[in-house]
Amino acid sequence: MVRALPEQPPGFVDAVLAVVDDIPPGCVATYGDVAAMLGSRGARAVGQVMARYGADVPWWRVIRAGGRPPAGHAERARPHYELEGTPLRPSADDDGYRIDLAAARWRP
DNA sequence: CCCGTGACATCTG
DNA sequence: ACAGATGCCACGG
Repeated sequence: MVRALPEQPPGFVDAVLAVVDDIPPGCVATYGDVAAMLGSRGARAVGQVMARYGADVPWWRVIRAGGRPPAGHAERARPHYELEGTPLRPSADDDGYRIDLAAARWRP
């Protein structure tokens, strides 16, 4: 399909929320990856959207580079990964665990 | 229109 | 491997 022109230029916020909502269970994507899907490199901008509007989307499926969970939310995201069967890996970090990006990274 | 902010990424020493 | 510094992007005031 040719969507040469978006019917309605969606705000960056809506675009990010749409991508995150598209991530299937058991998979994850990094902030940089999400930004890249939108054609931008604003990984921080994605984090801003998540912090403000990520309450209604599977925010735990969006992680940082290196397979680390969102800063300050590792404890909250952990049960979600175990529930969805996301491949985790032990870590000596304060988070206590790390996500196996090689196996869980979402590939469209 | 300019500045500060933020659930980041990447490079260098 | 670790810590610090710099770059990037979008949004609100």
